[in-house]
Amino acid sequence: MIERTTGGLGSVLPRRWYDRDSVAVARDLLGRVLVRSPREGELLVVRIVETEAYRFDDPASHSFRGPTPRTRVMFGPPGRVYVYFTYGMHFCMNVVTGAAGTGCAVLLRAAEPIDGLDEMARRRGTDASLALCSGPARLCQALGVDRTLDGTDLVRGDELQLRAGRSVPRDEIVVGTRVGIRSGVDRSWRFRVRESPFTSRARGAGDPRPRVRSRTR
DNA sequence: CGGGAGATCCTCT
DNA sequence: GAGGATCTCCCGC
Repeated sequence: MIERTTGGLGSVLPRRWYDRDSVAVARDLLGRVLVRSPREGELLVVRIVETEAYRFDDPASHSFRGPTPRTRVMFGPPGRVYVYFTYGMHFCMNVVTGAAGTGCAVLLRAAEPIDGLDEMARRRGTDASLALCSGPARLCQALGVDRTLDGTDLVRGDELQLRAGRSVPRDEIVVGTRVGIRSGVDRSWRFRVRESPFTSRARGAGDPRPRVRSRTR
């Protein structure tokens, strides 16, 4: 159970904050703070620096063809986490947005590690801070997020919290197309903090990031 | 530093 | 049975 009084990170964002279009929430998620306690006495804190919006009327979205067992949470109420498993080994996490039943969510693609870096490094198998959370699957691995957290409520915040942090002004946000999809490539629903070196390496998108070599210890 | 392949298994058709 | 909202290693230049 995470304390309700984690200081300096702002308050826990309320349910209504999530009850908006996923594109608006994706933009607003930048600069917000994710707090995770994978076990007693362990606190992991990151600042979100890259997101992508997905919608029901969007061929790239898992919700495009209607609800399935996997996407059940995506069609539930806003403010919960939709976690999916992919490529046989990776987890990725989304924040569910909009009214229940609409199937909209925001993929968390990258974050800046703030606290608990040693634990994140251990989970990731690398010491390089730039490589800890700079990708959707990396972020989940660093925070110890897997499918057992699918459906977790960010507002109640027992295992995972989203706190206000400090929102990022529009002129510090770079908008672009989404990564790793075959359809819906025309929609510019990817958002990242311009000055942050902690964003993901967007393959083939002309978006060079600092190269980080993972080093296991 | 960039490109490509392999890993690995769940999900839906 | 095919392919995936990815990552890492290894190769070549």
